[in-house]
Amino acid sequence: MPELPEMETYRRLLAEQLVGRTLADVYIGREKSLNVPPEPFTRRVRGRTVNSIRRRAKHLIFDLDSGDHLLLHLMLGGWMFWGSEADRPERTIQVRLDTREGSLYFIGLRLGYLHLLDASALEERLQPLGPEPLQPAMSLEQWMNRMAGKRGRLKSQLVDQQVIAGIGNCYADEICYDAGIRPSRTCPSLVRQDWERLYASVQRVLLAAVRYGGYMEHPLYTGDRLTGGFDERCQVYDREGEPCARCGTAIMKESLSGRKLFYCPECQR
DNA sequence: AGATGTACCCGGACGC
DNA sequence: TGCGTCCGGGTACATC
Repeated sequence: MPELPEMETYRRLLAEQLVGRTLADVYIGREKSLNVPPEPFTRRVRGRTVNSIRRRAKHLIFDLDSGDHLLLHLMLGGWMFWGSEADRPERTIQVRLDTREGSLYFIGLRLGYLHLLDASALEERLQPLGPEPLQPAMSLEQWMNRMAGKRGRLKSQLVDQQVIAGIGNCYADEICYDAGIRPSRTCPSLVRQDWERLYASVQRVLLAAVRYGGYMEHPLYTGDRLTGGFDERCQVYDREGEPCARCGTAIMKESLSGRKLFYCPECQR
């Protein structure tokens, strides 16, 4: 569920808390969250300092001073908490990274994972991903080249991580609503003006979502006022039957390729 | 190439 | 309170 804006919010806030800190210890409650057995994982992580935290698509990358990297994907329902044992959520903890100043708790990792990779393995894992939608390199022309030649449904392309990286089920619907275009439209049916509007909406929606801290419901730490601020600003996602903010028509819910799909039947054509 | 189907995974919400 | 049941949904992969 966490998409680009949620992971970007985590990156911003965690960088303030964790960069420069030393990972004094590791707790592993669920071995399947890892890609190596607990013993070598602990040996390679314990005592390492976090040099930087980066985001790529829906992944976070913790760069360690050893040259190793921790690659995090929260998949569905995964989230994190930064704090102490006293104020942590009463939930099952899959992994915990301890520093002297606090611990980072990984919660709800079912299909999610925290993988320990060297530089070449990391590069290999990230290689198939499409471009970052908010990077300057994603110009209108690049967007046109990547999207306009496709043949499938618009939404299928928006959520395809190899076409463009970081957009998931919620933001695909929000972007299409912002652009006034139905997500179920096929790509060949869209004209250049539609693609230009979609390009602008990708930037507008994702930037706004990042600014307001994404839609995650759990604060990252006690007193976190940023995380989740975009939830109330979602216009269509999970709002079936509610009136469209622009025209008052009830938001529709459908299924497209096995995914939930929300749109305004009046504003989106 | 795109669409469809399925396995993966299990916490927690819900029902009785 | 307690126990059983079932859902969610990104990704990878097989198949048509």
